[in-house]
Amino acid sequence: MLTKKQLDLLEFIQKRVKRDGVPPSFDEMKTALNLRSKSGIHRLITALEERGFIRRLAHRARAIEIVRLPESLGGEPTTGFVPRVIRGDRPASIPANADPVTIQAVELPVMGRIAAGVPIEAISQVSHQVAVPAQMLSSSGEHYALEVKGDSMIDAGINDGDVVVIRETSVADSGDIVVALVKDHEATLKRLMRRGSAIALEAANPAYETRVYPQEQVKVQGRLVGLIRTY
Amino acid sequence: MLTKKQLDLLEFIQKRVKRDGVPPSFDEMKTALNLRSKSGIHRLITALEERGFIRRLAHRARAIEIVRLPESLGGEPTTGFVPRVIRGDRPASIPANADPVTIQAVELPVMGRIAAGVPIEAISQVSHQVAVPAQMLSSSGEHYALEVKGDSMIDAGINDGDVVVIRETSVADSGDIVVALVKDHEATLKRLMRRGSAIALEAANPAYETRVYPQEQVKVQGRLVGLIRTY
DNA sequence: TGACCAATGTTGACCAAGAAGCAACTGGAT
DNA sequence: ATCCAGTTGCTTCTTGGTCAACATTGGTCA
Repeated sequence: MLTKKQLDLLEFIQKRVKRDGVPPSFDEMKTALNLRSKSGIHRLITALEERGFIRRLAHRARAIEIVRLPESLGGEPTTGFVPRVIRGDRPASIPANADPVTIQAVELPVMGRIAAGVPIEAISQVSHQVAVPAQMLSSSGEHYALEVKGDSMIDAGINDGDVVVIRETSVADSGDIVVALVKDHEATLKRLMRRGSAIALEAANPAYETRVYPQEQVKVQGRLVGLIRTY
Repeated sequence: MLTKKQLDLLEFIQKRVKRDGVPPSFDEMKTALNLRSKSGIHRLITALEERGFIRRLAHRARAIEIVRLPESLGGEPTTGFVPRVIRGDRPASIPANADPVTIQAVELPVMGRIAAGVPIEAISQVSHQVAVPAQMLSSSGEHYALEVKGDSMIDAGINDGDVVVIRETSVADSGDIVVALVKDHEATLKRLMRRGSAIALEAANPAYETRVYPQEQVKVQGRLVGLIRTY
């Protein structure tokens, strides 16, 4: 699947991530492979992405993540699968030899529906499972999915009926779209904005008002990391 | 299942991958099988792919991956059903009888980017792969993915950078969002509306004008069936 | 026996991809 | 505003994959 150069580069990236926890920059890779120009690295990276070994964020520094490894580097034999979080009330493990083909995806439980003002109970039980591309998930962390109800986020391109993928976390930056638990009462999907010591939860729809709460009343339960829509 | 030659080739590829970590090139295979021409290899490779033993990216150097082995080479006896093949190259269909513990997903090739007025060449080569939930696909039909460029469909909740899943078809109802080829020139993602014998292609953004064409100038190439967004 | 087909072998032309280098450009971060 | 990382265009050379055309061999079947 990979040419020698591509394999070399992948191997180097892997070592670096293991050693430093941070992927190398283009310049570092250039040096490691004894090249005189970064553009060669760029091409190799593109090839690796195309072949599904890494995923990356374009135009971002060191935004490379290894998604899978070829067998020769100790990756699962192709009958395997990159095990990732599978939560919910299902057996935690992924069938080891599930499939002759590697599929870069994970099943997540859909925990219910969410909107402005949905009772928290709604996000407590699994209604069904969805498969999501592995690239969507962080390599660590727990994820789950919710079905969006209502149009409160349409201006952010989140429609009624969409399935959103949430990474569980209690921290969020201003501007992130989060699942927030307000006054231990209701869970909503909103854009979180910090206003001094208060927190504003903005809908992405002029028809809904932004509501501002003191910090203690808002608990972040997760951050939006992906969206899946079926027509 | 396999002819002698096909088996020989498969065996050779396997050895090489094991030894070098890199699949052999056509030339190397040619030499190994004592042929004087690469085209014989080409045929054998095609046959192996057809039979589901290897997976490959067309037109890419050494882009071969062994998916399974016949029993004679130590492969597991296949459990009976046909592989839930997920070919990098436009999966033909969703496996009908997929194993219940298997991930319900399929890898689709992302064929490029699409927007208002993108040259058709853009949708011709694989840039990378995405996994999409099987629920999103029709049980029959070919699917592929495109990355959306631009904001011409924002009011339909389709943002810049989203990946749209397209089912290949040449028919569409009024109101469907389709990939349309206009005057054999440009491929665009638009909402198709029939106006008598003419066809209107509407953007979902007031900033873009609806354009109306005679039927002959618009060819539907596929219909939007899903959307995947990663934040 | 002859028609036919599948698998294979071969040639040669053709073009695309891989690899490398240099330089200019862009976009974030500080 | 400057630095750094990544992106892109362009050139050159090498390697690698595709395809049409034609030939050979061995089986199947009327």
